[in-house]
Amino acid sequence: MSLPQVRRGRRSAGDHSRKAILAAARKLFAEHGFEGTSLRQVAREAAVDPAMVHHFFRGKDELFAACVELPADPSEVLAGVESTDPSLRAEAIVRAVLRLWESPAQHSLVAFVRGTIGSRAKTALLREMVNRTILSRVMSGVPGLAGEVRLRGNLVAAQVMGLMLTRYVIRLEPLASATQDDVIRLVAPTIQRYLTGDLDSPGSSPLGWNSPFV
Amino acid sequence: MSLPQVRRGRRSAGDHSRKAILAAARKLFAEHGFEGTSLRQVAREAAVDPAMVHHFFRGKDELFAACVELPADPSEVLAGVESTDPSLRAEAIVRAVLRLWESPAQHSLVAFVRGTIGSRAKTALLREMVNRTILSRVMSGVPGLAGEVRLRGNLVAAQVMGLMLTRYVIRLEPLASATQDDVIRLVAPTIQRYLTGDLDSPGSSPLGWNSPFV
DNA sequence: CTTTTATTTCATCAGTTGGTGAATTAATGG
DNA sequence: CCATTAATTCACCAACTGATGAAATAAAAG
Repeated sequence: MSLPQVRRGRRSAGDHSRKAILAAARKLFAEHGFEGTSLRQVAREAAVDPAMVHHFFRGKDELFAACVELPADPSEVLAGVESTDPSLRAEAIVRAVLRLWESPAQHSLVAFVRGTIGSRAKTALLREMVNRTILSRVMSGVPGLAGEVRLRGNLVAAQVMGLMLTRYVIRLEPLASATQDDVIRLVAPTIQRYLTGDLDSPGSSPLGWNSPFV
Repeated sequence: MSLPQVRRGRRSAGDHSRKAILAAARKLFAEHGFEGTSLRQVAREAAVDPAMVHHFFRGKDELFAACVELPADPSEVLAGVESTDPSLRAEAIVRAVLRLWESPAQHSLVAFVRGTIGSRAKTALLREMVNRTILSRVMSGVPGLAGEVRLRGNLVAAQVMGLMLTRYVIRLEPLASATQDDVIRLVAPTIQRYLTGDLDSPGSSPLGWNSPFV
């Protein structure tokens, strides 16, 4: 009874090509977005036959998905965040974001942002992903009504995404070259206010938690 | 001596087609980004011959530029902002941003964001535009060293762009459906801190204004 | 009416796109 | 050694890409 799972025949004389394709695809998707990148460009960049791309990935969409699979899964990246008390969580969030974006995953992440914002359909996926995968963790344990917490999560997302966009994609200077500590010191207070702070800070009237979404 | 500027011959039996092309292009660019939109799709959507697109606009780039020409020029949009005292400017900024993005220009702006973030080359243009056209005005009269003011401007841009992205492009709820007044109340304090506030709010040490950019 | 000019259409270009299927090459397991 | 299986290559497809130039059409100016 030999193991049926044992693969026979030619084995990876290299997943070299597969890796080369992925690397090339990440680079090109990051530079030119999803639609702006062709499979043939990818193949050329990877020094590989165009049909290889179809061999390893069924098509352009699957290739993009493979490129974009967050190299570190959210639960891992956000592990330290979830276990931090909400009243001190902002710094942990910014720290996690900076660590992630200054890891080797940066290429993939820029690719993801470009490819994802470029199309309406993909933006919808991003919205789902942000809500279910990210914000649910980031906002876990934050006190408040469900609708209020959702809004707070949106505001956190707005500040974090704005930071990622300006620092890593658009690369505004001097923000793009600021140290991680500076970024934390500058942005964390904002996020902490969005997380648990008084949202009516300048002494205004209470927020209207009567919107259709609250 | 007839006026040489007088145009003779067939006059606009309609710039109808031109307008239709622009409207279609804005819609498609907004939905699918620059590379994801073809001239033929635009022509089809506008119910017009593909060659018309080339007749009115030299090519795809010029069409995109025409679509994206900010319908209200920045100096107009930001007029009230520039003339507001920096210590009270945040609300004026958010108000201007909301007014602009909830005007008929919204389509063009989403198109601009999608088309612009999708490609590295276009992102560089966006960076220049933000710096020269927007931030120079938004930050005019803000006291501080040049490098510090630049960083403050970057932070303002990060928060504003994050807001635009989440509210108008990704459409996170409930932020996307919040009233303008709510948005102002929520976000303006952040921007005011970035503009003129104490950036080391939680009593930390002074910022390192010794980076290569300061 | 005639000329001028702008709008519109058509046919067509060369190049690229994503994708397919068969054939070739080379490891590996039995 | 042989069968299996993966990696790789090649030739090819229909469709679409951005773009061009000539011709048809119609409106306005003289």
